[in-house]
Amino acid sequence: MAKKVLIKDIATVVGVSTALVSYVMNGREKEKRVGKEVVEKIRKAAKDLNYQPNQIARSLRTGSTNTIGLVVADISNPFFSHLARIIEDEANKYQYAVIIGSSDERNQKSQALVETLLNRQVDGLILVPSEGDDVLVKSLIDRDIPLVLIDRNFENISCNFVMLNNYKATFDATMSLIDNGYRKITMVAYRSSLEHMKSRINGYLSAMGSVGYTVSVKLVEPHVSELLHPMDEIILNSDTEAVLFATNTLSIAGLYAVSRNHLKVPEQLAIVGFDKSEVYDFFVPPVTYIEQPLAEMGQKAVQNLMECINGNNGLMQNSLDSQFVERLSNKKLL
Amino acid sequence: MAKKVLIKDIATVVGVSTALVSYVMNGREKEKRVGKEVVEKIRKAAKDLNYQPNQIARSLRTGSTNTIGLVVADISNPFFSHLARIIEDEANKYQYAVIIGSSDERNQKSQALVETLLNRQVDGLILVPSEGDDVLVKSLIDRDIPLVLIDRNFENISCNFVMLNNYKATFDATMSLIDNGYRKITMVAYRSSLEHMKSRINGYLSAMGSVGYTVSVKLVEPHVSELLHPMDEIILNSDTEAVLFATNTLSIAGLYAVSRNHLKVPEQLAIVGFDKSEVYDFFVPPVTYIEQPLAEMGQKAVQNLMECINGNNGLMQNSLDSQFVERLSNKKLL
DNA sequence: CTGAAAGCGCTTACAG
DNA sequence: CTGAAAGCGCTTACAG
Repeated sequence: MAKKVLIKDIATVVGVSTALVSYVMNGREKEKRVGKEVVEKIRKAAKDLNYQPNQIARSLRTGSTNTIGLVVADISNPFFSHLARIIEDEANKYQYAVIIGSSDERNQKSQALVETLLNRQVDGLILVPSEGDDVLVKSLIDRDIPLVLIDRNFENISCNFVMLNNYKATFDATMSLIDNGYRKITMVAYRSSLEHMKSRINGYLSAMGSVGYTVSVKLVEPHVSELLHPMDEIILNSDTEAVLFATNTLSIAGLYAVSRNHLKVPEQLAIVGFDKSEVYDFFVPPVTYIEQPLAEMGQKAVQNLMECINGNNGLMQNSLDSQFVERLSNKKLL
Repeated sequence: MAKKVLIKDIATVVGVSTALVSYVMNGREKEKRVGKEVVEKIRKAAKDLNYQPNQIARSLRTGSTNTIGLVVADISNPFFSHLARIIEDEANKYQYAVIIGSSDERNQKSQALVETLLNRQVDGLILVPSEGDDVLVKSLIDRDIPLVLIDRNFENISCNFVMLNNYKATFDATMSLIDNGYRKITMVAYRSSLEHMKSRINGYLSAMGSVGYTVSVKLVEPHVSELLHPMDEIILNSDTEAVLFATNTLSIAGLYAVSRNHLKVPEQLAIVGFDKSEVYDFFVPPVTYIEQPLAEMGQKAVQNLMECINGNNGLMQNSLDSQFVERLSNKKLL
């Protein structure tokens, strides 16, 4: 292994102290009034020797690693992988790297991941909390750790977050189904105490309530890899004219069930999906869906986290509006 | 911010030196023959004070960070996000964290990412190289940096890799189209000097050559966000009976074109896709595809990297076989 | 069995 | 304008 070039090597070559080299490497030569020729010599030597600063040593000294930790439910889920990509790009703009972990919606795992990340001295965290992570989030706030929740929050914890206006999203979607003449509308959601899920359900309930229709919420257990049976039951319920799904995974599982059971959409069953998916484009007919503003969410989360890392203690909470992308799966044919 | 508990604090509380605390925290109490009661006291104090070791300090001293860098083309591409998830899980088994970066198939970006990762002192790298990254890879090998290429390699560089047996994958797929009675088979690939792409094309060429059919390879420019026009042209070519795609992005772009132009599959055009995708399940008819053994690839890559990090200098090259998942899009109807 | 001390590679008051 | 030296929080020969 080629010997690592140290700041000391440059100092020796140029014939100055390591302090000056450090100043120049960090662009503080003006502030520290380092002599012009010295600056040039140091720059040249650094380049010639291909000096690469050891960030670990720097981090230990400065107390900041220029690294953020990102905990999502599952990086292989397209919703989270797209979000991760946006967060990566935005963080890079601030010279930050991203360490990613998947919690699998298990609070034990997210807790363990967060501890690992903190031991690695990440400067801040962007967290998609799992059920039961309120304890973790409280403890992070108590410890003054820069934190932004994304996609989800806890109603009774005052914490930075960036998330969808979930209530409005499903309220509007339900209303569109109602406007299109559907009465027997079922909402399919995960059984969860998490706010975002409850808000999505509440949006549906309010819309149904506003016109006095009977509500029907079907709750699917999370962590069940086999969604086939419950989904078939839900889809085949003769008392359902339209289904609104609460997440992308549920939507796609639902579409598999519809397809498996050869139901005609929207004649036999109208459908509104959640999140964007290529599957919605290929389904016959194209599926109407609730699209989240991923780019804005990811960018805002990073920006808020940076504020937080830089000492802004104000509460930053952003609720973003979804876009209702209307196609043919929710339209009663005349 | 609650004051961080240091190893020194525990030493003070228990009334021993920091050395003993360090030994116990690292499970070396047997080896170092630390007194039993002392061990207990240290353990208790560590727990009571909720001691969390500062990995940065540890890393600076030991020279290893227990972190690996993963550079993929784009983490939001399902192929890479699935791979990333597997790599994450496998790395965690070895107590390693993963820092991820997306290169966008640009060697400038992958170079910059790799430097950033090395400055952060990652113990090793798993890299999906871009065109032109042979220079980078050579330099990494020269610098003795633990490295495993994944998904792609360079023929003239002797480097660890884990990848698909690409030649066999497309040879077999092409043969299946030939066996099903197709003669005018087109392969759609990216214009690239990368081995994996050339092998995929060569597999096709060999199969076609073996039966003496005229070949037709359509090369699409990478980095072109707008695949619409070239894909429409390719798909609508009246001289094409069947199309074999070289990647998942090409496959899906192709399916959009097929769908946009209302071609009947496989009557008007037979199709074989690359990689797995939910889109293939919903397309009518279900699309036949070449599936890569993602789990094995990711696990093997991490295992090989660990060997490498632990000083195994032997060359580790794994070519894995794909699975041909046959459905209806490649079968001539009788 | 245990402690004092050096050192990982930086940054940064401090002194001149 | 520049240098000597302390210190970030660990680990680890070394000495006893």
